[in-house]
Amino acid sequence: MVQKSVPKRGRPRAYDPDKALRNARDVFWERGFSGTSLDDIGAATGMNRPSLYAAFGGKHALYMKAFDTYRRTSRRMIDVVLAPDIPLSEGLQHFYAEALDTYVPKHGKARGCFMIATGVTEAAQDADVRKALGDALHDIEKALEVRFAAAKKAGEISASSNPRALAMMASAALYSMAIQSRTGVPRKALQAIADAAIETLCAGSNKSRTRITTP
Amino acid sequence: MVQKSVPKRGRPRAYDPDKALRNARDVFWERGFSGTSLDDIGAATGMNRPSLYAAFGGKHALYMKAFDTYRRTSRRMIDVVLAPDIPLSEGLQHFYAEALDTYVPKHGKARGCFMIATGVTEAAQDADVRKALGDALHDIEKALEVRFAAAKKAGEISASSNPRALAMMASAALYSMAIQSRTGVPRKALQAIADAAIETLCAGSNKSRTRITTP
DNA sequence: CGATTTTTGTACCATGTCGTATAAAATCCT
DNA sequence: AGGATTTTATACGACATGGTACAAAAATCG
Repeated sequence: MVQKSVPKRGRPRAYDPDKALRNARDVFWERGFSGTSLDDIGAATGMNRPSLYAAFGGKHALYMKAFDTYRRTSRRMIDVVLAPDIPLSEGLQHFYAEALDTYVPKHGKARGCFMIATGVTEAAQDADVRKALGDALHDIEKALEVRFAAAKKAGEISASSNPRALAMMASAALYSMAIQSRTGVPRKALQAIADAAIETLCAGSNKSRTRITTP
Repeated sequence: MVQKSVPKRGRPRAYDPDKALRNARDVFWERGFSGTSLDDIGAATGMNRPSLYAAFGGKHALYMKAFDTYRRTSRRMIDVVLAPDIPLSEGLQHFYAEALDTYVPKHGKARGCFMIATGVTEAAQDADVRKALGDALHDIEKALEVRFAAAKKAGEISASSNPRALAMMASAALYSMAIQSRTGVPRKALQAIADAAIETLCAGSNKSRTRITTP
């Protein structure tokens, strides 16, 4: 996961870099970039300041690494649930179900989307964050557009439909869930957003009407 | 606007409370709550620390006042553009056009929605922000739902349409514009989101197809 | 074992931050 | 003018913050 390999000589690391990065990410996720101190991260990872520095290179670099990890994980999930051999509406149901589980974990408090919850605020002042967030959202929308275009070609949705517009709406619904989950809106109401999106965007395609929930 | 009146005696204020509140709001808007220091606010308002304190009562209280002001302004705008005597699709065009002008001012850099850009991050840790943001978003969605319900009753949209679902999608499009504007997405692409929403949600009602842009 | 290498842990520094104490300034009232 | 009242301006205090220096610790290699 993390490229830095363990050296042959010298004192061994007292931490697991991947685990530490996840824990640091969780702190940023909860408190935001500006709201998180290196002491918070030290406490969450069990690492002292110089180790944090050697491993990740300062607060900003650490945040960007956490951002990138989250982005990659999201991307992998999307590629799985939007595979073109899964029916469109079923794929979208999985898409939103996976997102919902991330935004409102079964155990633990609601946290929303890491990128939206922490990146949007910083984007105005931090060019790195602005670019990373912009690229990440663009990727999501593009993946949806590709899927809708395939669905159009396959006759899953109307031949007159506009894949780009549908992707915009589908991603918008995701962002709405990301935002509202963090305000304490209950799972059921968030699920209703997903349902509304699927109902609105897959008007024709009703090969699968079963509600998908994770076990 | 601000309830605190000028007293009859004593040294007169050197600042205009409403103007100061707007300037403070703009700093929070740009840097977020945690990313803003009282020195930043002092510089932006021209007020020194004790005056800020006396006028607004500390950083958090000042932020909440700014939030409330923004929320009220948004609410007024929404009530105007979604008045039931304006055709639905025209009203929505105004709705998104107004939002766009707020998110990407004609002069000055893109900033998105104050509530989403600054509130989502803090919502996880700050119960006041969480409630204010949740209430504000709920208000927006409710106003849209009421308008869609009226449109349904008036035959502007299909009798089988679901006003609540339509409101969810319409608000989601707004939030998407709010987020993406802050990542630097150009006006044209943001307008495309609005167009996609209107196209998707007002499928039947095409009394007005003219693009609305502010002068 | 002793030299080498890498990480750890403590302490530290310079700066930033929130909030307040206190005295001077500017107005009104009599 | 003189007292009363309110705001301003400076300064400050206690603490938090990001980042670093440095010696001790723990491993490998010869």
